[in-house]
Amino acid sequence: MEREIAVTLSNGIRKSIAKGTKLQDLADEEAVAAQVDGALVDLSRTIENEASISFVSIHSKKGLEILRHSSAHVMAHAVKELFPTAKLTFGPSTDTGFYYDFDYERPFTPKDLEMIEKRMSEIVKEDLPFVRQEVSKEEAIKTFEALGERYKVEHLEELPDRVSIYRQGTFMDLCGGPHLPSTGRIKAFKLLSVSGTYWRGDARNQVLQRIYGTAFPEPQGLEDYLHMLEEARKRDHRKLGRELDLFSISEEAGPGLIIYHPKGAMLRTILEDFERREHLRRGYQIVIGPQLLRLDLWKQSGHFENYRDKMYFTKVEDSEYGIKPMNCLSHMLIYKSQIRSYRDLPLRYFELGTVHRHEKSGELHGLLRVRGFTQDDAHILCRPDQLNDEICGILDFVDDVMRMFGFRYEMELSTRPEKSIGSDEDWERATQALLNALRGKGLSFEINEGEGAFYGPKIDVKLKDALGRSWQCATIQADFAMPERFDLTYVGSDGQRHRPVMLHRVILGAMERFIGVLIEHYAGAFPVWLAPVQAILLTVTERHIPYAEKVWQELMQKGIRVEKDFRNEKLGFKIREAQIQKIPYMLVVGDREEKEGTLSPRRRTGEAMRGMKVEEFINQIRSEYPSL
RNA sequence: GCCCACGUAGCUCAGUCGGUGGAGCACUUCCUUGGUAAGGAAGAGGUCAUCGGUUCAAGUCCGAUCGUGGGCUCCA
Repeated sequence: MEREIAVTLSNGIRKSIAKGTKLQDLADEEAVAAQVDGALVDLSRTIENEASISFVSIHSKKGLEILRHSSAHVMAHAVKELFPTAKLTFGPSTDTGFYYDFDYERPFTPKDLEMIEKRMSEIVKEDLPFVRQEVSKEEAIKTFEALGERYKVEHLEELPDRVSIYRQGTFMDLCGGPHLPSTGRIKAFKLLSVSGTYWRGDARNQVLQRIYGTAFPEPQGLEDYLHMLEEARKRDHRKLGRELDLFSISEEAGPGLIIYHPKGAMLRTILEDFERREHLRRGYQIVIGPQLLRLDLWKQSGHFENYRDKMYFTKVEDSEYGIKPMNCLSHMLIYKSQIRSYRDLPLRYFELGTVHRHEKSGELHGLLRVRGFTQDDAHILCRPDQLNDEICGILDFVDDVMRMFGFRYEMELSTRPEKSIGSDEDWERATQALLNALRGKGLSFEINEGEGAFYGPKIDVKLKDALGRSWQCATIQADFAMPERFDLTYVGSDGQRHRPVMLHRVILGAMERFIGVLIEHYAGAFPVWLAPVQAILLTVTERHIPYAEKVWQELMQKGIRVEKDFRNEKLGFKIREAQIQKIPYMLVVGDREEKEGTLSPRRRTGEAMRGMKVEEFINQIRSEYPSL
């Protein structure tokens, strides 16, 4: 007999409905799934008991995940039909789309992708319902064994006794769900690429073929995403780095090693000058350590034990040395060079420290992942009671700098990894210190279990560039272990020796990576204060060269980074070239300017300005410098 | 490091069935002296990544090595 039950909807309204009502019948058009008493379920579920219900919109983060996960199922469906011997493994959604890994005898080709995509469209058009079925584990194992899906069977062995299977048409997959009501809800999707991967991500396992795709609730979303990819390709720092003549990576010199050309070196110098100034303003002291330190020291620090794979070693007159992968050692030696009083602390040592790490060849990527890089590194040695203030100071520093470059950012707290040094108690204290600072400042963050450095937990700052992609740059690491290992002490007000705490931190991170991110963020059109070339002088004809030469000298003497293009070419041609070089100001010099003693600036935005005196132009440029 | 793809002039890219390698841009010279995104002409430029193999003959087919790209894994 039918019975009424009371449910609470997400808008707080209580409603009386018939027992056994399908969620589908309560949902609006945008809903793709529901949360019933917090549990995510399909819309095909019925309601049997009093519950609080909210619907998951296809436009929400969760809804988008469901759409994409269902798209992965549709892709697997198409693949199984076209390539019946392919074996299913996993197919989750990702931040930007979805993928599915298959075990197949050969890699999929772009042509295969086209075919799969076409078949997917048909499956979508057929509007097949996703049907959920709960079965016992034994039954599921039998089913998938019969289909020869050995990866599914392997996975099943780790699952609880009741599992769910989803079907659409003839396709079935082991899956927790939930899924869209039907395949027809997939309005826009595209397959993007294929690549190799391994069963369970382990290189010792079977090689799998991964197909990547993406899906959106509306065609416009897909179009925007593809447009973003195209934009990202145009902004690729490797492409712009060559076009703007900033840097190169030479096969002869070695992979992962950056060669800065004059403009790239200028850009880096500007950033480094900025960094020195800002650190001095904040009570840091600049220090410089050597590239090579004796192996014994790396053994003492634990680097040899925990970081050896990434280090380079060399021998000098029978002594073993390690090339530094981090800057902390010499900073600790500086600390140890005298007896420290509690009154001396905190000590903040800053170094633009160049380090070398052996990154695996497949991990290298332009400026973003290299083998030799320079960190804006600092080590702060302080008393335990100063720790919170110091961490907060760094968080403020990060915020100031990121704001200035126009980056938004997110934070993550990483905790103790398996391979690590130090006592449990110290790890607890260090982690707590970072947590307290984050909470004290009311900052939001996520937690990454087991992702910390080997000597301490860390706060990582992931900045988001103009295209919404995130990059790890700044990091703050609390370390009780190194001071212990090196027996760092200070004399307290009680006359006793005490152990200081060490903070490792970087703000921009690595200059190489940060410059790579900057190039993409600004699409190569750097703001005036950062632009390696701020202005270029363009003569209208050859007879203006003597005057232009005088102006050039003056601008250069006044510290403007100015180039000249006095070639025998038409003005339009020179403007075009300067434009492509993304130089902020083009300074036109012809009869008029010569007579008036001026120059006529044109911004790279296309805006032409009236004749200006040199002084006036310099003030114009200076007015565009940011203040911090 | 692993999987797959790729490597032709400084750059972007053609090069068919194995039969003595091309274009555009850039560069050099000449003509042109032109006011806000490409004036014209001529010239020069290559160990087809490297090494080896198959073949009468290899940019082209095969193998190895190096490098690059997309992923995996890892990270500043």
